Amino acid sequence: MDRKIEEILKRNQLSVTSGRKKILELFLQQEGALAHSDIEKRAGEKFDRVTVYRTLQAFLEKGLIHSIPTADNSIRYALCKENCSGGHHHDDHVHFVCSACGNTVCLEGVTVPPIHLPKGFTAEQVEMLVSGVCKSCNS
Amino acid sequence: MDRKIEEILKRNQLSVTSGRKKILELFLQQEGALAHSDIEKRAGEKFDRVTVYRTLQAFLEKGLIHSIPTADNSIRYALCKENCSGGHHHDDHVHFVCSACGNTVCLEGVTVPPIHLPKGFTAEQVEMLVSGVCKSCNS
DNA sequence: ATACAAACGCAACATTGTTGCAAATAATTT
DNA sequence: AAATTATTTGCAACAATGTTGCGTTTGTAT
Ligand SMILES: [Mn+2]
Ligand SMILES: [Mn+2]
Ligand SMILES: [Zn+2]
Ligand SMILES: [Zn+2]
Repeated sequence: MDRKIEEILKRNQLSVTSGRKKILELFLQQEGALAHSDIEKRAGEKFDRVTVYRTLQAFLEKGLIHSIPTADNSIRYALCKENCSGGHHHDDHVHFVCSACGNTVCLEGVTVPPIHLPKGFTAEQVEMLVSGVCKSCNS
Repeated sequence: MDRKIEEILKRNQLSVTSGRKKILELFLQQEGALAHSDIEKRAGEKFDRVTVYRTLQAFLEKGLIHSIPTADNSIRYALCKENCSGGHHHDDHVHFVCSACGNTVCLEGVTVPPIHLPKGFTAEQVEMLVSGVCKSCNS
């Protein structure tokens, strides 16, 4: 596990430090997305808030994670499963926020449908965010 | 104009005050969505920050405006064109953020396509956010 | 005009995000 | 392995954003 984490960091040209290892570990353990505040809490008092910000920033830039816009003004982050590197993300999947448990998950299997824009508009990126009740809360 | 504004407020069971009139006026003048900070700036020094928060809250609850999630952690608000009342919003249209001018607009004509979720998930609301270059920035 | 209810401004506070810099740590070279 | 170099970290100080309680002001209804 520790080996795997170091390997991921190196593959993404990130020097391996204890902070980055810890945060990456949280993402690997976690099914679903994490907000900045989640990470701060779960990482314990061990790391400075600023370090968390900078680590997420670095992970984002290297394409290790992607951000998920939410309606409550708190961006969530999730590991990129696909080959997103160098800031070029191509995870065109739908994101789901459960109103019961609050979890946010990537629905890797559900791709964002093509959208037809009015004349004059050109699309660069499309985000689709579905809210509702998740699988485990429904059963 | 002033008459129209008062009429809208009354129709939504909101007592008409100078703050609410001013903020509603901003929304009516503005083509596109406004963030909290936009409103604070454009309303001048006349109104307290707290009042802006509470006014937006009230407008939201009455279904006068709806919120638009963005990727940069700053919710934007736009007038509801359709009949959204009592918090029941049914504006199933796509939102567009221009990466050139920064404007966010409601594409009233473009409806969010139906989405097929995995077994066990039930959808309550679907948000679709497209970023790219808008009409006026493209010409 | 009066009485009642609602909204406002202010203050005080909590949370969230940003920046510069010196010390600590990691990577690279000798 | 030790020294050099590059990067990351924690701290401090700050800015921006959001929340709450409360007395005063303003709007609404009688
Ligand atoms: Mn995702
Ligand atoms: Mn809209
Ligand atoms: Zn759930
Ligand atoms: Zn534009």
